[in-house]
Amino acid sequence: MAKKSSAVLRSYFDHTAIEAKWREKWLAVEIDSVDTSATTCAKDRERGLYYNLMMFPYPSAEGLHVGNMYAFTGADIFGRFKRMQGYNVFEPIGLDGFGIHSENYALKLGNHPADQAKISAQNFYRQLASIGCMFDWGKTLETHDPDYYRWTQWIFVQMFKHGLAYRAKAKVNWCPSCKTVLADEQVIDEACERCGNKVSNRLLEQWFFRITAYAEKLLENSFSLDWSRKVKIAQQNWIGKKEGIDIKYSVVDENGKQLAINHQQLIITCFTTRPDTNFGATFVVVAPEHPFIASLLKIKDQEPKIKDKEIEKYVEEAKKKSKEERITGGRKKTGVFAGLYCVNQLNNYKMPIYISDFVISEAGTGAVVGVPGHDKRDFEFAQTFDLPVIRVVVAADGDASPITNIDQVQEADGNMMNSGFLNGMDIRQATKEMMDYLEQKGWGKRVVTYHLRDWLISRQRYWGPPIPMIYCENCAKAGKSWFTTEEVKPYIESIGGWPACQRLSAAMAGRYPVPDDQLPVLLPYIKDYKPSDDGVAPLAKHREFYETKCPGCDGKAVRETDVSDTFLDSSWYFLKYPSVAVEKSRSGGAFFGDAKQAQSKPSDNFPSFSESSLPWDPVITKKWLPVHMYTGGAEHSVLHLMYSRFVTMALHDWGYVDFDEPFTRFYAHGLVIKDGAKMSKSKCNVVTPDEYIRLYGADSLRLYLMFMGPYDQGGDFQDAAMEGMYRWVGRVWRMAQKIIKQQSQETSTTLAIALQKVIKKVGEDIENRRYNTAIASMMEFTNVVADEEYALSLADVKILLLLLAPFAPYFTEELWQQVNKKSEDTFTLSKSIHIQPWPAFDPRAIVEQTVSIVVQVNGKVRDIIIVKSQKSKVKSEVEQEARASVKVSKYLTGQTVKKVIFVPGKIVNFVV
RNA sequence: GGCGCGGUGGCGGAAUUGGUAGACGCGCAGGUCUCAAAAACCUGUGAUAGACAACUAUCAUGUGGGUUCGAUUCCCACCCGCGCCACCA
Repeated sequence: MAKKSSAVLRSYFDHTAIEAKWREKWLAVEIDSVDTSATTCAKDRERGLYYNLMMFPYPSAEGLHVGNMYAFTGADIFGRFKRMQGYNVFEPIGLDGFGIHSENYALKLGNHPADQAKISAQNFYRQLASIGCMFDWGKTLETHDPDYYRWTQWIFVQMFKHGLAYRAKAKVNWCPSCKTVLADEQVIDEACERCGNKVSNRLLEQWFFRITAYAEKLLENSFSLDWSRKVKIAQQNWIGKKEGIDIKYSVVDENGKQLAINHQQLIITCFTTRPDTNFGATFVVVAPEHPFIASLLKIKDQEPKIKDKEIEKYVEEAKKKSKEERITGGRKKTGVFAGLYCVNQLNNYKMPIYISDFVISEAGTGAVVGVPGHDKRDFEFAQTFDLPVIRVVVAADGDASPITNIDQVQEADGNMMNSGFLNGMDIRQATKEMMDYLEQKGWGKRVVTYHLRDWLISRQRYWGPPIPMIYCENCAKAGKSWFTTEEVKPYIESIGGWPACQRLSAAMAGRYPVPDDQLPVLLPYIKDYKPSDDGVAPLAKHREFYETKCPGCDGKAVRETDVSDTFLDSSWYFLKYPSVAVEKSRSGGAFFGDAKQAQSKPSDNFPSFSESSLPWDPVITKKWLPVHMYTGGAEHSVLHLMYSRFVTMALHDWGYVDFDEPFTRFYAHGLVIKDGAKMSKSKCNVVTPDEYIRLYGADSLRLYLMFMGPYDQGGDFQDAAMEGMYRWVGRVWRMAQKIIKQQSQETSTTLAIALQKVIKKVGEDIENRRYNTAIASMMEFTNVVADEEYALSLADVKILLLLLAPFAPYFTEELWQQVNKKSEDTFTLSKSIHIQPWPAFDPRAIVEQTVSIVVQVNGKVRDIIIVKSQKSKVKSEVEQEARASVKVSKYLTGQTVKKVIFVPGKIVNFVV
């Protein structure tokens, strides 16, 4: 923490007063509020629209930390720059108030989450107002506001109606110490984020969103997105498209007898991306969860080799093991022989079938064919169970010897051997040939698989939007559901026709969405909101909440008592911002006023379109979306950013929006660390902006954060360096004061050139988010100003202030008014520095009279000569002057110059 | 293990269609001002060596090679750090 007393004593100007003053004045003239419903901004000239969005914070701590401020400042500088360039920039902010993070924080404090939400909102908004961003305070939103989550629930209902929401049994993360279910994002290295205890699995029936239906489109679109490269790659990897083949193997017993149940031949299907190695297959392994095991146990009486007790024991133990134990439990291969075999029809090899937990039921078909010569895991397994290893690929090194240790396992490129018709081919060609062959024979079928899984939406927690579904037992028994009602008709086509509808109805028997006119399902204010050790959601203990009428038969029915995942809340908030009604915030007072009632009913003055069928105004949405620029952390690559894309695509396919990608551009900022280490509470090195803002002002802190390093790489927060930035801000202040006092009208030639250069540099750097070098170039300029005895005109000081304004909005405004001798009492919008046009630079003014040319001998710098700029382009002139240099000539005398390399205006190099 | 990012002074970092390595800032040292300090301002500051006065040479961008008149930048091999994902077949 900044504790240096010197900083407290020293003060260049009263930043606290200045910042407070301008916050108030800007608010009074509504400088940052955008009338999203107007075609153009009413305030001044016609301008292009620019939706400059940043990821809203989730209030899960005392307040913002400096990392949040870093993110917001970098995005805000860009927005302010765009506004000065003439765009009508909309820069909203809100709170991602629902969710487990906020709930856990409330639990830690012992406060009710709804009460804590009000306290957090107030503090977060106070901080957000202080950091000098051009937030439109008329359009804030909070995800825990019923006006908002009404529509989160509506999206859930839409997912259900379109067949994209379904229920299934799934494993969830369970922390035995906190006695609560955890979201995946709360599990760090298989341990609970809060207490560090190892997480186990529980099998629960859950709601899922069928995001996998969009896997291909999510992948396909990703290639053309103007996003940070690493985020796109992370998404592509997460989607994990793989093209392979499902190979069917007949199951036989020891004697080669084909096995069947109810005259149905017993078959195991294995997925592989490497069918080329199939001649080297020596065993088959199925996951402990694989349905084959049930079949196996059914025929155990006919087949004495099936040791059912042993198998049951292994399966039971494997299922009990947590993911953690399965992976890191020595990573030793365990398993049990099933007593049966699969026939590899390529060579009629009888491959023994094993059951092992190294095979994951969710991956591929949950069964793999073991090729120990060319897969390390398979090799380990083969060693453990003493299974034969066959080499079928020989690498570039030509080693065709038997594979006897793990280092010899050949997974990389090579050529086929011991593989019949594939011999001699490289593995790529062999893969293709083998796939063709297997398909032709009818033994296999090419398939595409994805790593992406369906999105688990349910949370057995309190602080979220109740999932807006109703279950009716009577309807379920009668085979009725929402899909058997008249209401389904408009949706039939998008579901996939009547047969698909019937399937859905059977799977969702008794399920009805809460009718739209009954939304929101309000989250009741209950006392026993704590998660319980039985894994049952807190709402499930509240009869008055869950007892309801069935929308289908009017009989008794129950509500869903789980709430939805936080990421659903944030998957559509950007669609809402431009349509947030102005009246709402004026009455609510987004900051300095009271935080809104978290559990209030929808307000009466909610705009008219909200009573219609959409969460947003379609006209406004068409105008402002998709988001032009989105800034946020790369840690959301495969979470929020993927979910938002999915929800937007679904909304597009349902006809609610006319675009299928939410964010035209996405920029991933870096991470702020402190003194070389990641900020964390345990290390006690979390930097809170408040104290720094108090000591140095928001301007200095903004500048310092941006100066630490490239915006996409983050930086190391150092208190001492922060002080250095504060000193510079003081220098700029005094420089301006001095020039105002002098009323200078003249700028020196040197400074005039330097000014043009800095205009060019800062403009280009902001465009490329190179804020650190933009600031450095302004520092350089002020150094030159001092060297030139402040020979800078008032007009040129104003240009410097304009360049600095996006970085340091408060004190540049103050100085702007002083330079313009404007009385503050008559401050109007048009007088603000922040809506002045960005300064243009004059390329001709940069051309200098003389140029310095580097003179090298054999590539080593020997001298720097000053040449008139016209001459600097002419080889003979420069060469002549270079030879004249004493420093150079002493390296040339007695040598023969073989070659002279000349780069016009830059360098001349003598090769001797 | 896979994917991605990075490695430059005491520190944060500049500089890449190959062309003065170390901009800018911090820190440090010396000075001005002062009774003194703080603040502010000025000067110096990669390493080594030569009387190291500001002149000069050599070495320096993780390591080892290569291409080139010239490499932090391009190519090959390797080492280390960070982030994400991971028994995904």
